[in-house]
Amino acid sequence: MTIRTRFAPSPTGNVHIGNIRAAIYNWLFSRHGGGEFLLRIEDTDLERSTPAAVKTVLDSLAWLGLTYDGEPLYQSTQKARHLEVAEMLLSKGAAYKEDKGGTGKGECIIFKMPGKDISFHDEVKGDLSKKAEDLKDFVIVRSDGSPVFHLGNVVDDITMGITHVIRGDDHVENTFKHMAMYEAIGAPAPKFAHLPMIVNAQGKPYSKRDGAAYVGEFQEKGFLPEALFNSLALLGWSPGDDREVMTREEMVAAFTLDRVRSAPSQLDMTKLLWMNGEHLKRHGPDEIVAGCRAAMQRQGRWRDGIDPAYFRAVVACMGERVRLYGDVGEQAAFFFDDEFPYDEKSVKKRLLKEGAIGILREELAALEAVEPFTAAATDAALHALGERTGRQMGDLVHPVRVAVSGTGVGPGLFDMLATMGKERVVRRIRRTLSIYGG
RNA sequence: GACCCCAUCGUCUAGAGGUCUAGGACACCAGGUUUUCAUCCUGGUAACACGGGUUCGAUUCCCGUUGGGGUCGCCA
Repeated sequence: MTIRTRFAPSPTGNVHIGNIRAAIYNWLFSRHGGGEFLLRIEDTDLERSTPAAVKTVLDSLAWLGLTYDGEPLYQSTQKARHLEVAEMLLSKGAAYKEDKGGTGKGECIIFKMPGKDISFHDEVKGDLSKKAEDLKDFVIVRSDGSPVFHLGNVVDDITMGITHVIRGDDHVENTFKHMAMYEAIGAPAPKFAHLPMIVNAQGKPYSKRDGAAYVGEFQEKGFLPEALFNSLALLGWSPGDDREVMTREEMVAAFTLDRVRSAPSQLDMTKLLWMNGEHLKRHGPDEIVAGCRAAMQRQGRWRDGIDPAYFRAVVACMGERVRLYGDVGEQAAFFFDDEFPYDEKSVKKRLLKEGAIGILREELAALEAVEPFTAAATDAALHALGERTGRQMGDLVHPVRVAVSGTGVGPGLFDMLATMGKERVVRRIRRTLSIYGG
């Protein structure tokens, strides 16, 4: 039997990382086994399941490269089938009608638990069982005639021929109900695997207030999809050796359900950032430039006047300091704006220091004479100035750095100067001198 | 509360009775490289929740305790 898994989100406008991790595991598992990965949109809540919400799901899957087979099945189209099964259950005596709780809203259809203990083998948690007295009958069709989650979920999985249901831990209790339904319907039950939750530092389910919790947020921040994919895959699963930074293909090859842990785990942003940097190293300059530009546009920092060649040079100059696409916009904004702000501490430490302004004037003169304005040439010019005046390089480098960037941290000074070009450097040093030169 | 599940460094994990003086990664600390920061290199700190068993021998198996989580809807 070929493996067939599915991802069955209910579109709410956001795709939670716990949810997408389930999708990743389903995808990895089916691809590893040469099977299929299907998509079902559980859009029965018409209020929330707007086209935009559905698009969010589709976009998140596409961004992460979670390709699905065939067309997505929209659960709302299956209502007749669900009700048909409910009627069948009714006629079999496996379900009954009742005005539950005497609401007066009319009768709903309730599934009757078989009155026996139910157990199943979970592919990650092992054998699970529940006593008959702990299992209660439950509604499968509301009094308004609409099918409830349990009914739709089970019927659709049967319709789609799902062989493995890999889902969140919060569904284990449901699985006992679902097992009973498969039996009553007379369909073979799929295998189940329940994934531990992603929790926060307090051990509670990871939510928006713990940081980015939705796929879209990671995308906006400029994370690489393969880095998020890799990190999420490693949250609860490991290949068994010491590999961590892996490609999609490597993960597909190594993925098995028996290597999935059953204990909840925390998402460590710092490690995610590191992971992102590792994956970034595998990208070519063109991709990185494009990614950084897109991030700057999202940040609202991009301006049409920015010269593409200059932008490219800046990204190259930032080099491995870029761990996130958004870093260029946040840490290298001064490259693009001559009116950059000055960091007070750096100014105090480097420019307002005894003699610093005088040094800066000498440096300006020296730099103006450099031609061509390369990193090596500016380096040589300042070295020469240092030797001539008996000053340490540190005393020469820092004032210039602050004068052209406003901050004390950044790429190597000479690379930075060469990237900016003589004209810009001179202009900036003059501006600084006019502000702090007295 | 009832039922179910979980428990190795701060975090993610390896470990499926002796190979464990418990390995790796991130983070952290120290040193080196460097004009700053980052990178990079070297080294270091740091864990089997507790108590009983089983066994010649338990991180590994069993039971209990403690702690944590999940579920108890005409939500999904």
